[in-house]
Amino acid sequence: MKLSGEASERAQMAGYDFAAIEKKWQEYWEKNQTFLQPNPGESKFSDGPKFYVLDMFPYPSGAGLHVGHPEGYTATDIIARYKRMRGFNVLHPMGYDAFGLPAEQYAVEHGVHPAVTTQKNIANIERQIKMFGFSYDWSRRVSTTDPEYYRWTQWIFLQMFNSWYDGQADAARPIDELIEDLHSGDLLIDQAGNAVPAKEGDDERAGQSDEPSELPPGCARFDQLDQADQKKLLSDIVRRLESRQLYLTLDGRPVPRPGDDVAASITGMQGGYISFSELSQTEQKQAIEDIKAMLEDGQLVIAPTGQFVDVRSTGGAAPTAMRKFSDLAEKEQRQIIDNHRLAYMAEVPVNWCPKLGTVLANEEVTNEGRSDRGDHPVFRRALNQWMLRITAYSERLLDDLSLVDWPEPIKLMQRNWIGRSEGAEVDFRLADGSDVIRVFTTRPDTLFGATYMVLAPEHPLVDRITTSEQRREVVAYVGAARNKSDMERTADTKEKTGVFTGAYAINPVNEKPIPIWVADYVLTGYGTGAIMAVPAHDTRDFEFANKFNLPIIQVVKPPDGVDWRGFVGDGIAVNSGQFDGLATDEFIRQITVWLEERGIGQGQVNYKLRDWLFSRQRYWGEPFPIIHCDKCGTVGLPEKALPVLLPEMADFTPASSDDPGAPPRPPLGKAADWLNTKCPCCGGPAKRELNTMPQWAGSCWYYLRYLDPENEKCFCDATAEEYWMGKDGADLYVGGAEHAVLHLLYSRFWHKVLFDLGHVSTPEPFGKLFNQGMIRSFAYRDKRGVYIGYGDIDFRDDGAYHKTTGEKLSESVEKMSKGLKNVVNPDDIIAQYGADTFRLYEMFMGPLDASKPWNTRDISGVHRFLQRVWRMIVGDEDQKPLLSQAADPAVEKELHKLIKKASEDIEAMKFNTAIAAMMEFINAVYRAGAIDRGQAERFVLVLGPFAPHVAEELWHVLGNTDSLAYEDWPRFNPAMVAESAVELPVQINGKLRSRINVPVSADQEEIVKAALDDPKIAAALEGKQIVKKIVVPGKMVNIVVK
RNA sequence: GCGAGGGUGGCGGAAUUGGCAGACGCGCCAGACUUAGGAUCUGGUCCUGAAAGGAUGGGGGUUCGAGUCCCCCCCCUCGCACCA
Repeated sequence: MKLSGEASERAQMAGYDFAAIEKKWQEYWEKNQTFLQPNPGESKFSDGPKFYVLDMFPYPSGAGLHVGHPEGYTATDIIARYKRMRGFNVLHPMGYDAFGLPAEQYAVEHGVHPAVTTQKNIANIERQIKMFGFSYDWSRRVSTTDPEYYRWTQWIFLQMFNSWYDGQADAARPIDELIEDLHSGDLLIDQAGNAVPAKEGDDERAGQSDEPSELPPGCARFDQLDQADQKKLLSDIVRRLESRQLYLTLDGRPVPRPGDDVAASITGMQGGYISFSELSQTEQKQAIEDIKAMLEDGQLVIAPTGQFVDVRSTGGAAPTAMRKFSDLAEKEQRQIIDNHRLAYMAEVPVNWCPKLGTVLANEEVTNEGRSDRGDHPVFRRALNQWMLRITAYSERLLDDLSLVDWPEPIKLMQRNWIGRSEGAEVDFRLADGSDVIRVFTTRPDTLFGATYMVLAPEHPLVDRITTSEQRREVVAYVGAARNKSDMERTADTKEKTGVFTGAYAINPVNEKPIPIWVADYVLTGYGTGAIMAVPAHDTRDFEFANKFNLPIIQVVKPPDGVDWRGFVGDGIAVNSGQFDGLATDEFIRQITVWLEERGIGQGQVNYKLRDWLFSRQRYWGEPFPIIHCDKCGTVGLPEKALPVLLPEMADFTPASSDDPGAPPRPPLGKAADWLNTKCPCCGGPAKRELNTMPQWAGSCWYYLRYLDPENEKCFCDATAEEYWMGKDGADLYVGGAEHAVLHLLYSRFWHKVLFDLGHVSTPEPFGKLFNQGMIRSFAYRDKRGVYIGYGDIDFRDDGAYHKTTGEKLSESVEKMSKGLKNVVNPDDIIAQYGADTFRLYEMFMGPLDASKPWNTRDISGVHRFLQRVWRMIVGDEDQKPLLSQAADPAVEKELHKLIKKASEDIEAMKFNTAIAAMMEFINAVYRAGAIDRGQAERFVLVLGPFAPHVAEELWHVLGNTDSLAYEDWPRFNPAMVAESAVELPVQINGKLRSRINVPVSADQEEIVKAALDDPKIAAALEGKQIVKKIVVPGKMVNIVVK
């Protein structure tokens, strides 16, 4: 056997020295910039198809990587390396999502600046990532905490601040265009403060003040009251304004307002409300004067309950009064515009954690209603916060799921999260005629079965309609509900609670009075915060009615044999007047029209999705590019003022408190030099926004910055964006399913905003998504249930035993966590076996999308495989290489089969079976005892994406001088793969009896003849009658006998 | 409770459209080479058995033929959780 000089020299050396090989090739790749991928237009760029393969952005935690992270990274790296060999330009970047609460909390606790901690963590995680030999283009690395990165995060925020959602165009548009349309009169302002297209006849109405209409039945005019009652009423109104039971509309009318943002946005009111307490003292005085005037001129009248009633909103008819924008005061104009922005401020109920001094996202709050970090109590509280109008995109976020190739469960989770439901809104008059209750229902066909109504405890009508006899009970119930967190309210889901208000409403389909209750099983945030209860056909209403002895009337006839009580499915209408006999879906169609004709209801679509609470009272996040000016209001900074840098601070600790009512004091408030600035509009003194953005912000668009990370003029150059994003966005996005909803939904939302505004060219960011499964590991417990670390365990024959006590331990598969003492550190594994073995093991464990247990004991299998590969080509002290001059035809055939299988499996992300095929090939070579150089080279190329270091080394041993990274992927010859003869199983009545060898070309008759001639078959058929002969070509023969 | 996914040897897992169940690896057994073997190479390894049989969570069905399709039940994982 003859080998090249280098190879024979190596053949003398000891075995597979992975540590040296891996160090050598990682240095080679870095020095030669092997994986630098130029952009179109750059000098070294060569034309070709593109492939953008993306990993989910890691958060550089202090704990570093665990063995779960590199699973996805290895998969994408195999794909990236494979696609390069297939001639693609491959974009394969990595970066860090480095803002966020953990780094800041650590920094606070240890007295180090979060930037320092973050830097250290990034250095560590990057060291770890580089150990695996991934082929990232490190020149594209980004970090969200880098001012040159967050400058563009701020820029995108400004894009949202400076645009609004145009329902007509069904797209975001620049806010300037809204202002233009408002000034020109193409858009008018409706009563809720929404900009709506002007229609025929609006012009006459617009700008007119409403004539005080006739007194509603039972009501009195203000001037009919005596002075004492007048005074009492006025002070009562003021009290309710101050306690936020009442708000002011933009034109100064006092209105009750549903408890939060959602009700407002869902019922079509875009938050056009002013909280009385936010007005200055003079403004408050003026507001009270205005209300007094409205009372005096009869716009507000007095209902029998003693409450005031706005005659304009009585009767439930949709308000039609339109106003011209140009008629409004400047302040009101500004408010209307601000309330249309995609990024807007609103007072919303939030998770407030006084100990951490910040609001928290729902996912940062545990099921027990405590903070994820630090386990501090969290309270529900209304605060004025930045919001992003993701709800405007509900329908598109839903529809465009059809454009992407994502796992069906992820799409389903997104659909559920958006939570679209179709139904109708129906108005129920109060029995005293003083107002209406609007409800949302998906089953308007069950209206005849509505025997009572329920208001959420926060519903604004509760206070107004409660009778004096019931007041004490209702006040107590509402108070108790308010003090409970959402968690507590839903925790005891078994028992329904509620109280009767004493008031009645009229069921509009049959004019029957039905009682109105208050109960916390009705949520403020969904629909209108009020329901019609149909106990016969709704499980919750059924439970409630049973508990409180409310009437239950059947209106749907279920299929035969099914009890109608509590039947929630579709059926045939009964007890429903003229609608009797209709099937559910037809009934819904007809009654919706019926309701619309009478002006008491209309078809309506509801979403569970809420607008995105976008501010945090923390230091370690992106500052908002926003200035607050007394004169000009909330002002977005001009682009040239970006980035707004985080101020250097000695004390970035947020104000911590045990008092849930204490005002939020964001840490940025302590940076006096920084927060006082000049208004970019008027040049007067102004203050900066003190909140920072939440952690999700930076990760919403990082995949775009990778495309052009150094660009100083733009978040991303259009040419680069168009080339890399192509038609469908990123070609492959791999990450854990824990980001199924939030990250992926938020990114899609930002992307769509950028798309609407013309900054990106695809409607969706991630064309294909793949979720890797979770890697868990074995955890061991002793009798007491105490977890025992691997170091204290003696593993022998039949189980795990405690090293010192000798006690047998129980084994279970768990998520890796410190507490369970089952964390496996990749550094240790790599030190012992090398990165190539690690990569191979993670891919060999099972299907990429399955969750599977880590078992260090199993690693030796793949490690042995690499040693066999090494010895096959290089040999070691004990064994000569199998490399020979003569090609073995059997090996050649196996090689073609391997190339075919590996190619198909990589494309399908079935890496475990691709590796199994490589093992089979090596086993075949050892059996044959020889492999020639050409065969060895092709094998090494196939191995390359999986175990790149050893593959590169062997590539060199075989006499090549360049990296194999851009070598052509080997091809297979289909003729070589095809077998000339096949062994077919022969069954009798489906039971395997024998096997026959036939040529592939054999036809059915020949196959049957061969089967019948087989001695075992012939014997088995003796005395039987053949009924049927079944031949599946290439698969099997089955003979059916009697 | 609702929705989704899954249950195959001692273990991780293979198995186009229904077509030889258990590829590949771990572990285990045997042999070879060895001063040695926790190295390496080769062979064996679902269960029971003499043969015949029996096996893919349990039960039923469709089919010449079912891990795969249909119905019922049990268990596990994930998501949502009073969403009207």
